[in-house]
Amino acid sequence: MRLSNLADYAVVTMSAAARHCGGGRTSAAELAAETGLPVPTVQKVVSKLSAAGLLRSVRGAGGGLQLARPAAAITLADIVEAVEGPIALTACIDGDECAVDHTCSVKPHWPVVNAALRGALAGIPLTQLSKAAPREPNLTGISA
Amino acid sequence: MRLSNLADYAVVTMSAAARHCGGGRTSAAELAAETGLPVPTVQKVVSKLSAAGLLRSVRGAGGGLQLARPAAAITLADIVEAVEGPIALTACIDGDECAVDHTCSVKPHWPVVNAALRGALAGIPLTQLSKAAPREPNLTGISA
DNA sequence: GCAAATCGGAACGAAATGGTCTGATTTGAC
DNA sequence: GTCAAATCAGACCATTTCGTTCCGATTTGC
Repeated sequence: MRLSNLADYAVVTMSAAARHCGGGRTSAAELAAETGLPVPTVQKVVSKLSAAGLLRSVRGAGGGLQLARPAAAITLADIVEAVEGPIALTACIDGDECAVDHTCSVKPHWPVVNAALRGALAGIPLTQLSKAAPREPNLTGISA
Repeated sequence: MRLSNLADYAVVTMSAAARHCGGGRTSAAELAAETGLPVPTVQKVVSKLSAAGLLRSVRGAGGGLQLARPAAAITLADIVEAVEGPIALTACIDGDECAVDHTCSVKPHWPVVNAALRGALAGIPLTQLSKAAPREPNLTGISA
C-alpha cells in the first residue's frame, strides 16, 4: 500500500530534472546535489527511468541526462510504473491466479480500485510538480 | 504500490466471515477451510482484524469469531487499514520529514492521491464483496 | 593516443514480510 | 470439582524483496 523509496526518489529526481530541461543536459551527480539524495541511489533511479524511456542518457565525457518527452507529457503514473511496474494493488491481476483457486469473489473488484488509483496518478503531470503548492486548498485533507 | 499478502488474505477472510455472520459464530479453522489458506495464516490475520475492532473473538471451547459490525458498515478501506496501517503512499505524510529536508515540491500532491485511493477503497463495502460479480461492466478495464 | 567523466550492471547487506510453532485461556463434559 | 478439548494470542524463524554501494564499460575532449 506504500510505494517503495525508489519510486519516491524517482519522482523527486524527475521533478528536479524537469527544471533543467530548458537549460539542456544535466548529470546524475547534479541531480543528487540538488535533491540531497546519495549519488549511487540517483544513478540507480536514473537507470530505471532511462530504461523505461522517460529519460534520455548520453554516455561519455560531457554527456548527461535530459527528459525524453516534454514535462507536460509525463505524469506521476508514468514515473511510478517505470520503477515499480504495472499499477496494481494485487498480484492476481497479471498473474491471473491467487495462491488458492477458490472462487474468489473479491477479485472482480480490484480493477475498479486500480483504475481509480491510476487515474489519480495520471492526473498530475510533471509540470505541476515543479510548482510550489498544489491547487487544492486542503493539504492535510486525508479524510476528505 | 502493491498491498501485502496479509492484507489480501484479510480481505478474503473477511469476505468469508461475512457469509457466516447470519449463522452466528465461526472459527478460524473453518474460514481457512473455505478460503483454502493455511490455518496459521488465517489465525494471524484474524488476530490483526480483531485487534483493529473489525472482528469479535470469543476464546475457549465453543468460541469463535463474528463480525463486530454489520457487513454494510465495513469497507475495503477498513480492512486494509487494519492490517497495513494508515493508507498513505509515502511516509512523509505521517512522519512529516523526508530523508532530506529539501524544499520538496512533490509533497503537497500526495494527499490528493491518497484521498483518491482511500475513496476508491471506501466505496466498496463488505456486502458487495460477497456477490459474484461487480456492477461495473468491464472487468479488465484497467485503462478505463 | 591519453585521460577524464559519465552511465550501466552486478554484488553485498539490511529490513520487512510471510509462515510456523508453542503457550495461555476458556468452556464443556464427566 | 476435575479433566480434557478447543480456541485465540503472542513470539520465533526462514525467506524474499528492497535499498545501498561498488566496480566495470563506454564515450568524448584534449
